Amino acid sequence: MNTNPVIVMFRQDLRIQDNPALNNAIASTAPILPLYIWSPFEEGNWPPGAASRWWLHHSLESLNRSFMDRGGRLIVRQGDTLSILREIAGTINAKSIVWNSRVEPAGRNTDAAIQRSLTKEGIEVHQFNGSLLFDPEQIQTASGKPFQVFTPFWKACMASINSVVSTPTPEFKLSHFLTNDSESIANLNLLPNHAWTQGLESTWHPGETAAIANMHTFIDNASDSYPELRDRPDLEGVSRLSPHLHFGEISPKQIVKAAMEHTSSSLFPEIESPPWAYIRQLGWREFSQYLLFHFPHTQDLPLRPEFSSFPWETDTASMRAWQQGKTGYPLVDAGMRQLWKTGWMHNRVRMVTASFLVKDLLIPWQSGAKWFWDTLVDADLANNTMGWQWTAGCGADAAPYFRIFNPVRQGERFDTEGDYVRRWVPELSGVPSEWIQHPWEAPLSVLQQAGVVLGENYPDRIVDHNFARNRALAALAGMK
DNA sequence: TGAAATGTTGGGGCG
DNA sequence: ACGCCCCAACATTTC
Repeated sequence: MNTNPVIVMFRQDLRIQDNPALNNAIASTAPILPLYIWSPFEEGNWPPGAASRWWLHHSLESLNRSFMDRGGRLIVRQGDTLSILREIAGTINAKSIVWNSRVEPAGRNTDAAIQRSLTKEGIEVHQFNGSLLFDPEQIQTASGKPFQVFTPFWKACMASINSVVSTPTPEFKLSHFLTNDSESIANLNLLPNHAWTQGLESTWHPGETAAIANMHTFIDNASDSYPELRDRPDLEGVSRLSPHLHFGEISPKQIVKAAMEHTSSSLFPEIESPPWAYIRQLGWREFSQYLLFHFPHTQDLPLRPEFSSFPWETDTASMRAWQQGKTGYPLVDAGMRQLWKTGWMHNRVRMVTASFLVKDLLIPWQSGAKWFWDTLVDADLANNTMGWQWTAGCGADAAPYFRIFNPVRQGERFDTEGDYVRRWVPELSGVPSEWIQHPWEAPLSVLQQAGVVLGENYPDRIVDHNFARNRALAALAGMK
């Protein structure tokens, strides 16, 4: 029996359950050292943003509690990953290190280099897939190339969806501290020192326990109505599991398993009806991870190279109005303020606000991606990249160049009574539903009654959508 | 996972 | 009874 300890390195897999690297270590029966290394400088252009760091702090606390319950603790360090692994392996005489792999280009390069070095030095390294339903290299077109269109990609995935298995983690103990050389999580300085996080604290519960509870609450209570409600930012129709998924507090395999076991109809409980519409959205997540794996440059550059020559604007005043939710378009402003207050935005509204930045203001999608990166608690390089490139029209399976969201029309369709706007743009809360998505067209008496003075307590529109739409169409058509 | 412009159809009002 | 207009509803095309 091998008594040399094994190091389990955690990154975006901050959970105990269905954790392939951890399961492998448990199965080896060797003593386990759970380790987290904070090394943002190894993330290239995309070190975690402020909202993400806030979440990470609490998620690490949660993971540490899980290990303390099992008689040990999470060892936390910061610095150069390879040096720290070398040092700890030397100290505790570990001959084996395991972790779950990532799709982020910088992370993958770092991991590959670390694996090469450690292997040369006589330390066994194993990487596992802990964050995806399918290995990105296994899904390909008939000609052996990566898919670039969602529907055929997802069809290929669904052909083997029944082979997706989530593996519960057996009970285990950390019998003793192999080393006590750990920093405190607080020392990582992940929390910002201003009051901005109050909204995050009242909205979210990071950590594996909450992730699993939220998953069951959603699947049991809301997944049946998901197809009807998923586009409604004014209602509680979506799972809000994205930050849990990003940090790996729960795996997509666990969600698929729970969804497949869900029996939807109380009238016909014998009929199993998995919530396919919801599982399909996990498919979009899977697709984004797959795309970043196969096209790593898309984190910074358009997948379709002709977009490199697009005549983007650099209007800092417009950018600032967008960030602050002061564009004069109620749905756009509501979304941007929800983002700032809670670190999250409904996906329908992400599309609308992104389309507004890219197509109405002609600001580069990368600028929007950076803002989302810093403010979203679910900031995920693959999801963020795909979403922005999709909206801009320069990505895989992208919106055609002429597809431009009308923020008023979207508001009328998906925030039918204006309740979402009222919640996040309180200065418009007295405006009747008929006018709330386009208050500039409301009769003056209506605005007076609502206490709204455009240009004073709610901004005038920073651009006319009809004008902006035609400008974008001309610019985008001219590019071809 | 769009929206506007344009075309078509059919019912109702009305002279 | 008939023709005409209007317009809502739906379909098609265009950007």
